[in-house]
Amino acid sequence: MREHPQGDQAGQTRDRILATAARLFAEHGYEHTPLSHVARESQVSKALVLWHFDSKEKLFRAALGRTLEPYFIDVDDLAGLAEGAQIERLIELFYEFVRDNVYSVRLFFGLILNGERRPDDVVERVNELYAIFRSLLADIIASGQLSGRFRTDVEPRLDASLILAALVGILIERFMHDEDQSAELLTYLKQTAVRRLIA
Amino acid sequence: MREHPQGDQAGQTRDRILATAARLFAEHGYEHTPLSHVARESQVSKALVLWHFDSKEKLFRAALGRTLEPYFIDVDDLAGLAEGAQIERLIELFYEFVRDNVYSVRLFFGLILNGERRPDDVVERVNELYAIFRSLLADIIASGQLSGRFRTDVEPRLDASLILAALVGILIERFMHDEDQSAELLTYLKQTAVRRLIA
DNA sequence: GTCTATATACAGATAGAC
DNA sequence: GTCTATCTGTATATAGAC
Repeated sequence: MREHPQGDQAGQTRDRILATAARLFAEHGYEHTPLSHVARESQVSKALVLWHFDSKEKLFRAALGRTLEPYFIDVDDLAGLAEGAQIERLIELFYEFVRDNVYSVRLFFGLILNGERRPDDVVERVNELYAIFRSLLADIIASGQLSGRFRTDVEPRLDASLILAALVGILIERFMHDEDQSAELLTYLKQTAVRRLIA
Repeated sequence: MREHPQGDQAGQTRDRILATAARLFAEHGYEHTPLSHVARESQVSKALVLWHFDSKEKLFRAALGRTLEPYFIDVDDLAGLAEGAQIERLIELFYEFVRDNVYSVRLFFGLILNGERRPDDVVERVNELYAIFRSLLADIIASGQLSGRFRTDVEPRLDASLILAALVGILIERFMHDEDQSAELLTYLKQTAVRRLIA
């Protein structure tokens, strides 16, 4: 169901606008992305952008949706690994994912921190992914406890939260100092997180 | 040394403007704080605001400076405690500090994440405080190793970084979900961080 | 669907009186 | 120092021709 009926060429132009907008919003943020730039880089007029999306706000929401598409975690990657290795791999996956999506991750953080303009559905989706990741970690820890490889005096849920918090903290630091000095710390996190679990 | 010479009443009005600006910038961010609001809430005209600070950008920098003033760590609080307790106390201090300065901390994060408008001096000052905190932690850990209370197979510098990262991650999560579910995690961090150091 | 031209609003900044 | 009035730029959004 679309707001505007479409002709035979499907929404080619509409899509081009959307892709451009997603890129520009991610690169420069909402406030610093005037419709004129979106229009110019999409090689259309401002009026057409608004004809397709009614308002800048709606364009923004539509673009956010597109930006969220690649957000998922590839669990297949973990098959056949021992619990310790699974945890290390998950940490790596999270890290790589953020590294490959710096722009949009930055955008989301900014969105949430700014307070204003919190598209509830988007925030919810991000929280959901966060929760999935944490559950995955917690499940692996619990499973390691059952198999006797991990010590049983740790709380899987809290440990998972702590690992995730450390991971987020490392990434934040990476945002602050542009140069990448975080690889060392990431390795240390992997070591520490797993070692403290070993029975 | 001031840009504008001052009369006998010192900079009363100037100060009121500055305080208002600091509050509004922290609450709503740079983009969503027009000079007209600063002027209205300071009960002066826009022109006067600009007469005192020349431009919005300069007003912003001045306000940031004021916001940074309460940023320090009270080391006296640690005297007489054992290393483990010192670490726990430092974690609490950091946490309480952020809790008591949510607005400005949020502002700084936003500032850094946004990419645009990175007042170098301010960012540098925040980094400095960050570094001080990390050094404090690292020194305590090293001292605990020397006194034989902590195990020697951990790297003080990296361990300090990891604790700090976890702390930051917890705070970020607190920003995302407004309700405070982070107390439990904080306690767990204190326990975990110290326990893994014990010889 | 796509354009040009225009309306409207509001921002930051200036001029000049007091 | 402080004001009112104004300039100037730029943003979103609309009108109407093609």
